[in-house]
Amino acid sequence: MEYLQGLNSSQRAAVLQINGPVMIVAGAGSGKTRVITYRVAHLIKSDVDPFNILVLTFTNKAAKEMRERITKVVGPEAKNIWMGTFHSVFAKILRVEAEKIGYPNNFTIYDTDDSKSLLRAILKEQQLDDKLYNANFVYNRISSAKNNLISAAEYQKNEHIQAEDFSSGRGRLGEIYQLYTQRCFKAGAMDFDDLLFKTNVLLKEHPDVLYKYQNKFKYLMVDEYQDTNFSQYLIVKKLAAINENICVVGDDAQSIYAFRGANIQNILNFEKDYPDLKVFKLEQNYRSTQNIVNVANSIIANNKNQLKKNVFSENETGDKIRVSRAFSDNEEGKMIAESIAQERAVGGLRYHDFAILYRTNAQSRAMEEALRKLNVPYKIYGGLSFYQRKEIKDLIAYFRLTFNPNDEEALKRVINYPRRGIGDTTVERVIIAADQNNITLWEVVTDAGKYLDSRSATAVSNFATLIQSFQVIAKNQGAYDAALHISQHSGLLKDLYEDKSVEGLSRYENIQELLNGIKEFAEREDIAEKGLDVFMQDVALLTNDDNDKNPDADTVSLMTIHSAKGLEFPNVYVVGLEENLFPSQMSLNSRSDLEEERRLFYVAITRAEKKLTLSYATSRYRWGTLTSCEPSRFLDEIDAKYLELEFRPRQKSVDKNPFFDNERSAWGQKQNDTFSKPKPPAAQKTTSILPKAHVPSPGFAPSDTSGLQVGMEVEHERFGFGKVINIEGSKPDLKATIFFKELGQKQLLLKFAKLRIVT
DNA sequence: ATAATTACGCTTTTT
DNA sequence: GCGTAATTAT
Repeated sequence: MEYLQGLNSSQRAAVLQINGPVMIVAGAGSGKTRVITYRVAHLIKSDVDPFNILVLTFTNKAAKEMRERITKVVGPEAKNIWMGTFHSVFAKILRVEAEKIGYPNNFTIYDTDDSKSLLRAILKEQQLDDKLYNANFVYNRISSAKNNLISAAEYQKNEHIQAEDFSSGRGRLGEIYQLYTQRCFKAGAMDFDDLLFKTNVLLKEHPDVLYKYQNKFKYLMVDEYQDTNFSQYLIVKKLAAINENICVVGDDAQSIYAFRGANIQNILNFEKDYPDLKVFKLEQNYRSTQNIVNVANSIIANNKNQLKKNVFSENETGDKIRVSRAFSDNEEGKMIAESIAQERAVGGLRYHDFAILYRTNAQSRAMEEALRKLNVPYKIYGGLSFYQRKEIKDLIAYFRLTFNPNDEEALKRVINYPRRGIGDTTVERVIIAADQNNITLWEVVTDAGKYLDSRSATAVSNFATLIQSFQVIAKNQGAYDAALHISQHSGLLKDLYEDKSVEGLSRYENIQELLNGIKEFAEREDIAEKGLDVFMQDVALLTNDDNDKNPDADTVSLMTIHSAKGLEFPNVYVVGLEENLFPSQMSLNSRSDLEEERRLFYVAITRAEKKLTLSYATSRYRWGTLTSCEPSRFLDEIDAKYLELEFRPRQKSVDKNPFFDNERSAWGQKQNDTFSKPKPPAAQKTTSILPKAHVPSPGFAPSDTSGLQVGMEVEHERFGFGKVINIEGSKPDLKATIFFKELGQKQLLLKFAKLRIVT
């Protein structure tokens, strides 16, 4: 039981309470993962069979990490725990039970792109206005219906929903939902939401199946419970109904996925479902300095709807939170890139210790450009995952079609890629023929002569023969050999090989990488069945994180705040703190949306261990046009005593500047201030007329600082005049301590600092 | 049937 | 400003 030693009293109490309903409210940085791993370890040490434990997470990464950590405590028995994402665990169960609800066991999983593409096809067939019936909108509508367990039939019967759709002029949404469901069924496909929806159907319609899994999973744990939707909530509730050994872990303050159907009420109301509930609160933050925790608390206190808790830190007080203002998005990037280079050299940190977090992906570009200019290595997380790349999806579509030829989306994707003379009109005719004869596309394709003119029929038949040959290969050969055969004989590898552009080369390499991945899979010793079909089973559920080429590289991390959840960095920059960006414009209509944005800000702040910088720009390019920005309301919500401003908000000399008025808030100018005076846009890039804390002398130019000596007087572009009081370090990383008249002592890296030697 | 051009649309996104 | 999707021209 030595693993109990490293826990504080509330953590230990939560670990030891293994029976009955338990809720662990885990503040940011409070050692949540430790508690979950040790609790599972403790279950096993208390003679619970690992086969009877189910642990549900939201990401593959979380599941993988947790299993590794549990293995360290309990050894190889950890392999037998059912642990994975909601989607992967229930996909696995559905593979076994699918036939009970009329699906084939080898059903395909449609990813979001497949779903939207199918919807686009349906909307086009129905000749609906693609503005009103936008595929994204329709997808979200259907998705949220499924997440709330509303079937297509119920959707059409529900008066409230119908009234809503009709009033927005989208009265046929229910019908589209129905068609979409039918088409998925016909294709033997489930979308992401179906994996949970159909699990609910299965457990509802087949009490024997429910009973079986209730007895299998005697102990349940759910991580990130604040992010569960109704569909997930009900599955968990049903599975736990007999034994009630359920433990949920979460932090309502970090609920940031409501827009995807997560229902924060699931955690807020958990007690109502289980009157005997034992609640444990983990309130000590081990991650961050007191200043950072205090700022986070002061922010989240503005939210009304939350569980009571008092997160505190006993770490050092730490630096104040730095707030910096830039004049444009590019300037913001430059400031941050310079700051990172500076802090790294001065503080002896690695690039690895820094993260730049933003609200929207579009903000990464300005950051990237600035980092590149200073040769700061960086890595962008999120964005397009490996499995979403076109070439990967193309090859996988061939695999999918091989195992499930009814897969309509896969068929449409590759029937004419690489080009084999089957154009849009032919595909159109195939779809019409399938529809008219109420058969699948594949049935038309395999009997093309009956439905198409002879020239198209030949091309289509050749394609059918090709896929059928793949089916034979896949049945008789191992995963790797089959995959290689398909990539060669489909013509895909050749097509990519012939593309000698940079992108073409990287696409070819990506295919090689996928094939390598399949080879690795086929060589694994812990799996008995190694066919390509087995590899394919959860490929749709895989994401980026298993594919990080060198996770140990020393790079600055760039990501959205959403993808930063669960991570931590010594030095964090949260950028773009502007109204309409963060909080997002879309969130300003409702209190609950705004509260979610605030929780997002809370998540951002609590990623930082030692040093936190918040920044905003007074103008930025959005959708290609320059717009001016106001500082975020969230900045006003922070008690000023925790802050250190990297600019002087109100200053007599600056106030005389005609570009300013005296009505400004402490945060800088109100809208249009920067542009109230007509001036050429190009002028934005020069430094002299911009409102800075220090206005450099006319003709300011950085001097060669190689001969800089202690005692010299210098002028800095931004910090003003100062005196060199120390120089240390060796050649390229020479750093000078300078006492600035206005700002006090600062350490600057000479290779970056723009200094003019005055005397 | 394919290449070239124009239009659009755009917050976040664990699966 | 940029990538994708739908149209239009060859």
